[in-house]
Amino acid sequence: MAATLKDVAALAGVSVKTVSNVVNGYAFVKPENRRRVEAALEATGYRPNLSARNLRRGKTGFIALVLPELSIPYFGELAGLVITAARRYDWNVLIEQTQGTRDRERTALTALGPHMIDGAILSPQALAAEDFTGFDRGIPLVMVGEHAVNVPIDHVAIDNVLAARTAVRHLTSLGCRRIAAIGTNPGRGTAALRLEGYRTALREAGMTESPELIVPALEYHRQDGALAMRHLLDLPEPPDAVFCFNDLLAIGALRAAAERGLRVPEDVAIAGFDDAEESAYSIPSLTTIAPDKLAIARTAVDLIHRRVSEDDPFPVQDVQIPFALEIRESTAGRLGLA
Amino acid sequence: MAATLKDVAALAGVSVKTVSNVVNGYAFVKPENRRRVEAALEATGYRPNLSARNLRRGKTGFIALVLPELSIPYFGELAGLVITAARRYDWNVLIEQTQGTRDRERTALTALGPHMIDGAILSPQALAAEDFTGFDRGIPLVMVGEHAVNVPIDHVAIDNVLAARTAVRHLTSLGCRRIAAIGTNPGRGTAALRLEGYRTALREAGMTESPELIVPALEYHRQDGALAMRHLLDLPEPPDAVFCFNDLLAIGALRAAAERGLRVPEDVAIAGFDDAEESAYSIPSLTTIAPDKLAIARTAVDLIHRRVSEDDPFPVQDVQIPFALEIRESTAGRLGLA
DNA sequence: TTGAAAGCGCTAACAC
DNA sequence: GTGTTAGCGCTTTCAA
Repeated sequence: MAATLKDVAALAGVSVKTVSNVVNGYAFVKPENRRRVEAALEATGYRPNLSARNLRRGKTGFIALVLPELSIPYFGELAGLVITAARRYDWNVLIEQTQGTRDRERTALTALGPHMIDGAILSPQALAAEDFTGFDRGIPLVMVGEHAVNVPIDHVAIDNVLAARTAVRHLTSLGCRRIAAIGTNPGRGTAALRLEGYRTALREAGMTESPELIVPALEYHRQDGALAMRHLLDLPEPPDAVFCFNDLLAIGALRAAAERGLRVPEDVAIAGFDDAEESAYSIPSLTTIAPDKLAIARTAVDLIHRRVSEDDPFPVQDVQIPFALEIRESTAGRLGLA
Repeated sequence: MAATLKDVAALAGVSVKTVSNVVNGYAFVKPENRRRVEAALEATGYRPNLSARNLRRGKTGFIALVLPELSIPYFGELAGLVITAARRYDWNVLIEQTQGTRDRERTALTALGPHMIDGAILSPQALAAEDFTGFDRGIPLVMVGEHAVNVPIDHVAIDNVLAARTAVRHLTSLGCRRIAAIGTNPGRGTAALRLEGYRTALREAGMTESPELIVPALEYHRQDGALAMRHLLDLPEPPDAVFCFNDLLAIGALRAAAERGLRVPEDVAIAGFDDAEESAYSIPSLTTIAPDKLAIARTAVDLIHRRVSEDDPFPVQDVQIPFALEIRESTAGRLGLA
């Protein structure tokens, strides 16, 4: 069986307190004792029992990461970064998948509590402000991406309006005159923000908005993008550019364009949002908004850590993370010159 | 503060034992008491403290999933399925990323122990048999994919030789005469198996192997595939088909072919392995070996559960999971007919 | 600087 | 059926 503190103490001929002090890096231990404890630690291969430690400390050593689905590239990438960031604080990350349904998001919020986790990072998709009201988990929460407005919860995200505006301005600057948008969705706050950015960019270019060019997407998967794009291409006057609210939609759009024998970007330019790794390798490669995902992950984890460890609470944070417009073949390049 | 069993017991006017019985679904509780306990449970919003429960039970309620990187689509997809499968047993999944380095895989193996997890699912990349010798974790381990031979550890995977052979036979049946392979790698057992399948299929088609058509890949990322493919296309006599040892390599190969202005599959057919979701949407879509990932995840989790819960140990298992050859545009189809 | 001992919340053996 | 209680392994007062 695994060695306990007691075993180590017996072997080293000291009390458990001394062993505990050594294990926890307490400075004032007689060198002689320290040596012996370390030897005993080594000999027994001691590992602290986390359940016991956490029970005693009143902490769990875990944070939760609540997201729609790990198989979605953006979330897979983000999860990997969060896990790495959490290791700085010796936290383990519990991943909860909600498929983006409000019901499961609410459940995750309720079921997870102080008894299981020290804090949670939430990437909600459908959660509304009501779901938070009168709701005290007793543990810090930070929302990433989507932002439930009017709820005093820490939030980390890029400036969605500006990012969308930047992407669409890129399209207008290329000379595109009929720019569509794919991805509006009543349930998603970011969809509204991206739409706003799209509209602003059109206005700035002196273009008027055509309602038929704004296409909703229920989910943000590749097939939804393909579907929406086919719809756009069936229009009497199809678009010469499409701004998709995420990369998966854009990948689907790329495919729909190819099916119709259209060249991208010559016949229709396509831009995405998220900078999934696959977007650099699609054919053509995809112009996209690249959020600093590493910064998102680190900031979210750090924020939880500050809330957990600081005694005097600080104001609710709304942190803006930088992003970049990644220009690739689907709008401006030519295959092979990437 | 969160309510404890004691609080609930006091409120219900019964002992903690009775409350514990109700919480744990013990059948023989007087209906009257059960009702009162349930009311008290509801009123206090009681949630069991897992640290305490696990400490007492000598279990942790966690299993580890050790894999190279969540941002690799195959692993992101697998992780999602494992998490879902683990919920059947009320297990939470701890994900450990190793970047596929032997060092970090070994560390994960050593650092994780009975004090933290009840079992582990391992998707090793570089681990050698030596790393396991004389190594008793005291917790069940199951390897997924790669198999360290000569180590008595449960293993779940598809028949790699047969799968590779099936893919390459598909290429020979299409009339390809000069079939390359991308992905050999001395550190990976599956690479050797897939190479063996490749060779068998060539032999069965009466073709002789050309050493210059077998290209190694250090990593299995998109860029490694592109690199290897460029190398192949620079050959005096380039291949008319390429079998890549995973989909990411194939995606990279697709791109390298496009850069040279080659048509796929007309000029060169390309097949992959893994059936990453993006492979159905690449242009052209990718013919690939599709392992039953859901079965892999479920089988691995079930196996750990059996080892944890059964008292009399059963023999080491080597479970074969079914796979399918997914024929798409990159070998046989034409864009738009998918 | 170190030891003894209490107790975190829970389960289960034992008594009734 | 239900109550009492010992301890799971750890941290942390409190004394020494």
